Amino acid sequence: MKIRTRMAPSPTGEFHIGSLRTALYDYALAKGSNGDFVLRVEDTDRSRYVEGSIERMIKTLKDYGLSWDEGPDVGGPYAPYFQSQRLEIYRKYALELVEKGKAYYCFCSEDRLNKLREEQTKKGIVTKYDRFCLNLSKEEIEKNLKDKKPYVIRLKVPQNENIEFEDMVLGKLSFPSDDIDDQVLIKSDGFPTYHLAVVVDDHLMEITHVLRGREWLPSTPKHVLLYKFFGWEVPKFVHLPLLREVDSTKKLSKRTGSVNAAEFLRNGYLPEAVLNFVMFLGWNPGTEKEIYTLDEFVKDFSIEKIQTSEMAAFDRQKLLWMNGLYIRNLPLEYLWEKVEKWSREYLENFEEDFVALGSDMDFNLKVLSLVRERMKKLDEFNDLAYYFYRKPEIEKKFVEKFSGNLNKAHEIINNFSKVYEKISNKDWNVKNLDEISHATLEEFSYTPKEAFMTIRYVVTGRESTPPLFDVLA
RNA sequence: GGCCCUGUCGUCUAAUGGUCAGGACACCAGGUUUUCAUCCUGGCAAUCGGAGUUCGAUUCUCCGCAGGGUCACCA
Repeated sequence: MKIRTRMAPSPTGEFHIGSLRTALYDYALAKGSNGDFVLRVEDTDRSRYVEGSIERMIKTLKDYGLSWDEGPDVGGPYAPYFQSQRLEIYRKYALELVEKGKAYYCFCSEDRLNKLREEQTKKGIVTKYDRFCLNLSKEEIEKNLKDKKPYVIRLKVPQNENIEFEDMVLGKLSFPSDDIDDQVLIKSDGFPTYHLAVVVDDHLMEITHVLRGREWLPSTPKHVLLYKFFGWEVPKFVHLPLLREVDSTKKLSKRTGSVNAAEFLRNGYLPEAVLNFVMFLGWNPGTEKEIYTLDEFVKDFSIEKIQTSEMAAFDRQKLLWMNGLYIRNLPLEYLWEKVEKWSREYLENFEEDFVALGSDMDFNLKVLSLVRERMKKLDEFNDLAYYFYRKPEIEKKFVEKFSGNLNKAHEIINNFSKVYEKISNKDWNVKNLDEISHATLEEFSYTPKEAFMTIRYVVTGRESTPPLFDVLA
């Protein structure tokens, strides 16, 4: 059977790096076997809806190089892919459950529910609905409905049963049904809850594998129950380790750094480096290979290799290292495109601030080849390459720093200038500069440090640069 | 608190009923070098505790301990 996976984000804010991870695994699982990857927007919570977040998310996903076969922007045979446009479908299935006696109307007020929960908490017992409305008569229900009393539809969870299912990562799992609440299926605003919508859509859209974070594990029994009541085949569940900070045992948090997938790009990370890093957040090939292109990952990814541990740590230090590695190893022209694209998109004032704007491409590439070894992120180019394009700021104290005093510095600069002036354009290259400079060094008995560091500084305005003669050339 | 899950170097992880328990990041040392960075070589360092099964357990079982997830008309 054809594998179909889906990524089901809700437009409630920014697109989390953990969601990127899930999308990546979904993508790899589907593409690894010629299957389909579906994007479905779970916008059933109107109160948390954030304008524009879907568009931003789609852009981010594309920036990272992921694509999907069906979704809100591309359509597909199971459209619509917005849950808010599928309300009648969920309603129909909820009512089917009511008819089968597997779900029931509930007219309890929020007030009563809160009080109930409070009491249960106080007593230290499991907080769950007390089934006050379970045995309402047909007449009562109809009267309430006629009176337009707000209601929800609840799942009737069977008592004293073990609900069993298999997770492809964790194996066979069993949950006592008595611990499971009579979950609301249809909210009083007519929208479905996640639990109903996800099951109905995954079934209708013929999703074969459900990949999601581990936080969903405790609600999976509810979903299994729904599949059973509808008489549908249960998909394969694949629960992924949660993400956490390295120095914390808690979930990933904004306080330590970005958690927003788009923000990493804005900060100068390469999409392929972030993607590579994210691949290993809960998966490992079991070999020593750790640099992966998307295509290679698609080939090697397998559910068996997903970690069973509770959480995978987000090691920002390692991400930075990996980004630097990509910057050093990417083809030069390609890296240049990345640098320029990044600058155009994220530099505050591109026209004014981008140092290489309008410069000769051969020159740009030469500069990039020199500074790339020092770059860990794309945003560092502008600063590292500054003096190749613009006149640097020079401070007196640094001019004299390496030779001991200003007079000596002037002498060094004059002596070398005279020598350099005699070199023709054709001979102006690293090899000649190296030879001539060292000869000059001996001629005047300068130490390498005092001469070369002084020249380095007055030419670049920096104490640390790529090798001096490369810079001069 | 109930339910469920997890426990390997400082960090992220790999592997196995018998291995010198492997790799990467970080760190340290050395080399290259006029600086910074890169690169190369080397080093450091781990199976939560206690029982049991077994010739042999880090691996399987149980208990303990620790950590995590979740208990909404949010997803």
